[in-house]
Amino acid sequence: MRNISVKGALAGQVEVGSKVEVRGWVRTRRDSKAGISFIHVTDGSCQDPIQVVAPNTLGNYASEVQRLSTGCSLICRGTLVQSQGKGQAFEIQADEVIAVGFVDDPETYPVQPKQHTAEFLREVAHLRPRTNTFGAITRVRHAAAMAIHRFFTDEGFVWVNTPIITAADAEGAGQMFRVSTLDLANPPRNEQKGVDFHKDFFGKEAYLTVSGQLNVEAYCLALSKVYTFGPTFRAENSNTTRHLAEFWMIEPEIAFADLSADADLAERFLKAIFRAVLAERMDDLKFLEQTVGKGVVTQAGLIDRLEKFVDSSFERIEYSEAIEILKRSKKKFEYQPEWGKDLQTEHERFLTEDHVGRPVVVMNYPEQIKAFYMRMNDDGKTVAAMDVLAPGIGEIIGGSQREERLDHLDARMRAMSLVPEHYGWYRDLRRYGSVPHAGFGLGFERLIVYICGLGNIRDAIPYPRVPGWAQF
RNA sequence: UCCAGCUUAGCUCAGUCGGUAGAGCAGGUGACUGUUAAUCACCGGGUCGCUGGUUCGAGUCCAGCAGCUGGAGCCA
Repeated sequence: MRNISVKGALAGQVEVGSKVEVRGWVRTRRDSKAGISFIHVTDGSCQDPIQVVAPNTLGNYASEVQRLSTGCSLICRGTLVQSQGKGQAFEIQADEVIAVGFVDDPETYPVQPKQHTAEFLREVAHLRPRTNTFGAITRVRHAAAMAIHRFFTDEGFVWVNTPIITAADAEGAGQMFRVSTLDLANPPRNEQKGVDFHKDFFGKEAYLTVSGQLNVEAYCLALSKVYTFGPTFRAENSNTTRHLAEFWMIEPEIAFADLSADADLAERFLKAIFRAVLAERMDDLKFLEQTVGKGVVTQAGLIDRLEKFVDSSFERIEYSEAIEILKRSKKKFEYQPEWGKDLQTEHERFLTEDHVGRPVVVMNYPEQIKAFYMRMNDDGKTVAAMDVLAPGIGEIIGGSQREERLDHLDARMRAMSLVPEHYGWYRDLRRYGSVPHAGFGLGFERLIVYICGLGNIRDAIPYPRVPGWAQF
């Protein structure tokens, strides 16, 4: 008797005629008056279930087997045989079916063998992994995460775990979640009647990180090629299909590199991830593609899109050029494109979907709309920033070459009303062996949305956290 | 945060001109069948989001509130 995964059995890795045991959950059960029941069992190891054929000669046939409904857990022991029916190559002829856990009230068990809406499934986030769709998304997410680590490892990068709790103002922007152990109702006060954070756990104000970039730059200027991959938090009141309050971000940083090298890295990176997912999870991608509609998947033709992506080179255009293209286009925009203003979502979508039809890297943005750490270009008006835009989603990656010259960095900070003295250790990096370096940030869930063709980022992460929602 | 829409059975939805609610799926029972989200018949299942208003009468019209969704902004 050998315990096997459904994946192993269906892939033909188990010898026909051998005694096996599978453990999992009932997807559907059908009874036949020929004296057998067909039970589709899934254990999450792959998209397809295995069919267990349970004869009515089993001792618990009437008492338990016929009570099995969608969602019940069970252990099946029997012989792996070639299927007599159509639709599957192998099945298990059961000698024993052990009902491990029944479903309390089958009528109200939320996961029915039908297509549910994404909204309903979010309300049962603890049960939605049992659906085909969320099983597929979860496996794709894993494959993508592993592909990311593998890509960086193969390219000689080192994974750096930057802190989740930080006292820095980070990028000055991004609303942050406060971390405190003070009594909210009765906090200690200082002489100005303000809250005395010297008495707080860290002796100062602390927050959840909005980016690991500043910290990882320090490791970049020692280990040359580094990246972060970890949880990130934004307390912005964003209610969209593209924002989460808690998400996972990937931030590579490369030394002795300029913006062009950064864009090269972004292109190799995205293609490598997509290639890996196409190679490893085609079964799940195919399933997701079939479910396009009112459910979780809303974007059609996702496999084709990924295959085109890995085969096409990225178009590169200057920000100034992008503005000219938008102005020349006959398309009516809600917001008029104008040099010095950031590109709107509608502009980004036009560039990548209508104008080019492929991924686009927009480079060198006006300095006033970008962060303080981005490198000032020789024209004195733009900084070495880039955004990677992809059809169907818009901005997927944002990156830049960092300002490695201390005097320029200080000038940029002051121009943005930041106090250089507050960034002592960050400025040190420019004082001690500074080198040109660059990097980018990628929201992991946005990548999953793109790969899986999802309509909402809340379905790309197991337990989404958004304004007004932190259930489960 | 702003704008718009939605809220009816366990789920997905219909509900006409204001007259006390229907379907499919799911569930139960039975029939049938090496079945494939099986098929067929029958049965059970409702605080129409909440509060108030108009009206003889409100799922339906009006107002407020709540929740959710979509778009925008912010961004990854």
